[in-house]
Amino acid sequence: MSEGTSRPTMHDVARVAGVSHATVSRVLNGHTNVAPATARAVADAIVTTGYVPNRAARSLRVQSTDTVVLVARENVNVFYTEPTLSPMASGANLRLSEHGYQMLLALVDSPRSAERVGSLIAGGSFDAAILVAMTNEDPLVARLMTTNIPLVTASTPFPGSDIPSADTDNVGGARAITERLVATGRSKLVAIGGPAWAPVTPMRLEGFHQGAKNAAIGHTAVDGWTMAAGQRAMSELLERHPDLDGVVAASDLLATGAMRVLNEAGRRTPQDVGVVGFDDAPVAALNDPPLSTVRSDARATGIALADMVVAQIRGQELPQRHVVIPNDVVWRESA
Amino acid sequence: MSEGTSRPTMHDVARVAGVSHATVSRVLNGHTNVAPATARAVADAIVTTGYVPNRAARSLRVQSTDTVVLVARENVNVFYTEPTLSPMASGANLRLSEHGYQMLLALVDSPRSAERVGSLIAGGSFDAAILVAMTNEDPLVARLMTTNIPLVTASTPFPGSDIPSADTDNVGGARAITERLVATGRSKLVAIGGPAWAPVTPMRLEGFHQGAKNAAIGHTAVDGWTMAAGQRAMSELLERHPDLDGVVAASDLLATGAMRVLNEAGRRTPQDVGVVGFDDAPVAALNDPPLSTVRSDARATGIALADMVVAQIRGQELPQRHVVIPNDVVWRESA
DNA sequence: CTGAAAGCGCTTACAG
DNA sequence: CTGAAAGCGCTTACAG
Repeated sequence: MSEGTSRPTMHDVARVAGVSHATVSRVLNGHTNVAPATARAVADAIVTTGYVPNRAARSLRVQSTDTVVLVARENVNVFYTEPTLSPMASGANLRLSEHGYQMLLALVDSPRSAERVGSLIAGGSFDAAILVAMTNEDPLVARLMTTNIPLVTASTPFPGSDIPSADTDNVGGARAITERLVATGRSKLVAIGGPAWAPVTPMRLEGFHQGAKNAAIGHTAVDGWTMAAGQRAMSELLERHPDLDGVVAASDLLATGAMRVLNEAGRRTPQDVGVVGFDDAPVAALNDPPLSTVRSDARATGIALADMVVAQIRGQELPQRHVVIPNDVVWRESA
Repeated sequence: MSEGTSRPTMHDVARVAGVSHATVSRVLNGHTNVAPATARAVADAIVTTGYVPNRAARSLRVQSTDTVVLVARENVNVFYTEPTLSPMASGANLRLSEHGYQMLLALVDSPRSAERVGSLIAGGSFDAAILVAMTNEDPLVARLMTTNIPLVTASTPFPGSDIPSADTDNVGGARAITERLVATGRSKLVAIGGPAWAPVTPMRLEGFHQGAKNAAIGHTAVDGWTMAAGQRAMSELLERHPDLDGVVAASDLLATGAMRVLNEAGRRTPQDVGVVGFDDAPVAALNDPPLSTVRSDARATGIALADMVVAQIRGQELPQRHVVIPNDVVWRESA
């Protein structure tokens, strides 16, 4: 069929069907006012030529791509250290698909790729962008805000910016699980916060303090969402507060690291120290003992983000500019 | 600056700089034969207008997008149940970026999205596609093979197809770790293979048999890369072969499930039964006891895939059409 | 060194 | 119901 080289265009289809290319375009786009016989001839010609519409040409003409990009800062194991990213992407992909859009995930791993992704977005390669796991002061976010393509974010990258957002209830979730920990009789609680650059860090810490009240005896930050960071934080906290009896970690992997250190230090979980995490990542249930945590419904967050972004593309008013997704405490054996 | 609506085009820049839009295009594309003063005027005009080139227009003209798509079949926790996907994407992204391409990840979660992704690719939205975690008989792969955009795959989706590929040494890795298990004195080995639809399944099983020889007493397949599947498989195997003393699982998560069941059945690891996995996923080291496994360098695989796809885009001859990435046995405490 | 012109492959008023 | 024409925003020979 093909010459091994250039693909067939609308003109080729038109020639085979014996009509003008405008007519081919009409049947392709499902216009009603086309004679049935003509439509059939065109459909046949499309099959015999193996024609597929050129996306760039269509985009240039209609000024849209039917595509939404999800942008995330990446490191080698993003999807492991940021356990919410995978279900969030999955949820967004699902809902976007239902609305007729294809989601494309862009991983930003260097200033150069930030530059490239920024040019793609600003250059109209996507109809909208969902921003995830970005830092508080990401230059890419700043650049995108100067453009007028629809933006939406998981959490709030720029405090005070008006980018619509959806996020799990960080404050409420941290408060609820901390209260539960207090209710089990723990009275000397420490918190392992997330990295300072993560927008959720202050929120989860705030929830911790709301729930712990006087039982809070200290907290520390980490430099990343890794188990090693959780281990370092726990060692430090243990040294500063040898009498602690409860740990509230800002993520399950941090909590896992904390339990390791506690165990090596001879403190049993949950007998001597109660430990709780956040996210209900797959690793939570695998822990020994299984980790009590906050089940944040990242998939629901992804779905909400997709709905918000689609509404913006369509120029609709958003019912809420900042959606908070409720979550539940999952109480297992670690506390 | 902007009217809140349409973005500036090359003509706007040209007007501000007092030149023709052809000249703007020349400085934008770094052509040498442009007068320094002209170049400066254009650069200034670009800044003051906030101009960003329209990607669709450029793509239509130059017939390329500087973009490569990585396509993966998805389920809610792909990145957890397929632990190689994340580092593989990371490696591909890194190398593609060095070559000047942006990687975009497309998650296929339904026939509809397969259709959509197929149309995007066939419609020229990307310069090439990397196929990952596809089943042996994916209709999307079949469709893409009829197109002539460069394709590359992690593992071989169509046995006998000539899509270039890169993959970890599945046979060799499984053989090596099985031999090691035998060397520790185990003589009644069973294997938990992967899902039947996964291309790696027969390879890892083959390696198991090569390494186990007469020590192989049975094996079973699973229906997915999940811990639950590993648990079911282990229960079945334990019933059929109560005297087994070694388990070779096709992935770390399957091995984790197997250890759970063994533990519940009163068989200690490694004292009574030695267990080994594959991939060296993050979960491997977290296990209790830490899991012996094969460290498959998924990042290196991603880098190789990127190199191969770029070579094809450039029309270069591939040094090898099927690259095998070596891996190492990581011996920990589970066997 | 620079401009006018053609054309990449589509869609969509505008006539008829 | 259908065709001829314009134009989306670029790049690149072709002249000069």
